[in-house]
Parts: sequence; C-alpha cells; structure tokens
Amino acid sequence: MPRRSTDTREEIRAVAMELFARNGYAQTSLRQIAERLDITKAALYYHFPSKEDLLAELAQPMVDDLEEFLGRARDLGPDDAPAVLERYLALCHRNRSVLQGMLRDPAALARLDVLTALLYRRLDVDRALVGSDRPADRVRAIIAFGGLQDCVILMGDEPLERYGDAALAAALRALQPG
Amino acid sequence: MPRRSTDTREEIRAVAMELFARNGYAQTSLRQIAERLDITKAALYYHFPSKEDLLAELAQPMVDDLEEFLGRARDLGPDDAPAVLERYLALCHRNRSVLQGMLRDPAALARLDVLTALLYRRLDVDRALVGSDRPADRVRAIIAFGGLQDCVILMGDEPLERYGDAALAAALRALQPG
DNA sequence: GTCTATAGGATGATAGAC
DNA sequence: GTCTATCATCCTATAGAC
Repeated sequence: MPRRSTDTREEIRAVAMELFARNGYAQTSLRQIAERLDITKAALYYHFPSKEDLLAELAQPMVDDLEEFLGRARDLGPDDAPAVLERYLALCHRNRSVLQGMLRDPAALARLDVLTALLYRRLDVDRALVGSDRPADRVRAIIAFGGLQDCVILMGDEPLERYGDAALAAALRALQPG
Repeated sequence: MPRRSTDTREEIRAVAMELFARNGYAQTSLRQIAERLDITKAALYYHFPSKEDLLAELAQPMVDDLEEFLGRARDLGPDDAPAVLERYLALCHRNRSVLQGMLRDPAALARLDVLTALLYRRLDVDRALVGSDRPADRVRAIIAFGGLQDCVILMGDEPLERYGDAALAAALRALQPG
C-alpha cells in the first residue's frame, strides 16, 4: 500500500539529517533510516541513487552558504573582523545540523570534495584576519573561529540570541593581537 | 615463522593509534591494522581480546590525565584561570593522538564510559572559571577551552613552544568577562 | 605467537514483481 | 513507490593446527 505521507523524500532527508548528525555518516546504516520511516531499504533507493548522494544533498545548503561567505571575505583586513565573525557565527548556526554531523564524522564529509575545498579556503580568511601565517598568529584565528563553531555545536538548539553577543565579544577578544 | 620484532603488541598499539586518529575507530578495520603489520587478524586477537579493548587501552593515558586534572581543578575561582588553561593545553598536547581520534569519531569514544563521564565533568570546570551556568557566561569558557583544543588538533605535531604562549594569551582574553 | 579456515552477521546496492 | 529476494563484500570474532 502507498504510504500515509505524500512527501517520503522529505521525510527521508529529515530522518537522515538527524541520524547523521547524532551518530555520524558511516555509523548510520540505511537500514536504520528505513526502519524509522517504516519502509524498506529498497524504497530509499527509489528516492536517492546512493547513500553518498543523500549526504551530498543534505550538505548542499552549507556548501552554498560557505561559498558565499568566502566570496565576500576575500581582500579584507583586521578592521573587518567584527563583521566577519558575526557572519561566520550566523552561518554556523543556520547549518548547525550539518556541523554536528561533521564533528561526528569528518572523514565522511571529507569525501565530499566540494566541502573539503571550501574548508581549506577558510584558512585564507584566517590569514586575512590576523595578517600572518606564523603559528603564533594563526592560533588567534583558530580560537576565534573554532571557538564560535564549538559554541554552536555545544549549545545545540539554544536560540542564538541567548549567547550570540557574548560569544562574538569573546571571539573578538581572542582575535586581538596580544 | 616468528616475526622480526619482539614487541608486536607495542607495534599494534602504535599502528592502531595512528589509524584510529586518522580515520576514526569505526572506520578502521582490524584487517587494515593487520595488513600494515604484515600479520593476520587472528594474530591481533592473541594480543587483544577485542577491538574495543584495544581502543580502551589506547585511551587510558588520557583518562588518567583528565582524572588528575579534574581532581586538582575542583574548588577554584576565576583567579586560577591562567594556570588551569595552561595545564589544560599541556594535557591536550600530550594526548593529541587520542584527541584527534576523538574528533574523527566521537561516537566510538563515547562508548568508553570512563571517558564520557570525565568529559562531562569538564563542564564543572567551565562553571568554576566563569562563575555561572548562563549561556552568555558559558560561551567564554567554551571558546577558551575549546579553542585551545582546536589549536592542538589543527597544529598537528608542531612543537608546543611555537604557538603555546600565543594560544594561552588568546584563550585568556576570551575568558575575561566582557 | 602466528597461522588457516570459517562462522555469523551487517552493509550498500540491484533485479524484478506488483 | 514500494515490495521481496538476493548479491557481493565487508566486518568482528572463534576454533584448532603448527
């Protein structure tokens, strides 16, 4: 019999996102996803050609988001730090599910060539903000950007208003030369 | 024939540590480990009763280290921040292989109950340092501690002297109330 | 201490009926 | 769109020979 819902495809996306984010890509089997939706694995393959395609589709919004962020962020200096940090925090919060999945299983997302390439390009932004490649300078950017990322991940679905300003202020302090 | 090395057990530990750190626990099979050492999977089972036991043994030094860190860190206030951050950075650096493995596959290490319990207790240290549980205060500790952790992970085997002081200074600035 | 051989199960993916 | 049935491949782990 046909299923009660008209939008199975959307349900698959939602369940997969939740399980990938919670348990990691490799640790999540298609059987688990199918069971949660009360359909068979074979049904999944009607909607998505492969497990990796499913992942790629879930990660696409963040890819686009990063793409735009990096496009804007070229050719900027230390003066732009507050605005850049704020945009990065917002980006992380919008894409927090993908981010949690990445934390749970970076190896999986690393195989998505697009995303890997983008994350490498974030290092260019680091350099632009601290104006150097030396480890002693890079750490300031790592703590600022990485710290914001960690906040989003650890705060879960807490509203951004509840901690965003404090996090930005702390990240900005970390970024300032000592 | 007996193998060229007398200390296969130690070699297994080393190879496993490297592969777990690089590819994650679940993504690393015993076959991969065995092939690298040119022995069979069965030989691994002579030295370690199970894959999980192997993991537990590798994580033990960090468990002990964290145990001691948390023991010392109870009942301290914001004044102790510089010393606590420094000890935390050193701890992360000593155990950077385990830390990288944890990043690659937190789900695996989460099954080691000991380690999970300890990581939860780090939240107590957070509270002690910022003196509050409110999200707007917690983020300062998250950025400071998390940022230091991120530095160690991203710097790989770079000597600590090359970036440690700068990282500590930045983390300390992030921790100060706003 | 290390081997061969294999049990027993899960996984991603496909073919073809309805 | 969803199913049953099945495939090839991988996994952890064990038994027993040498």
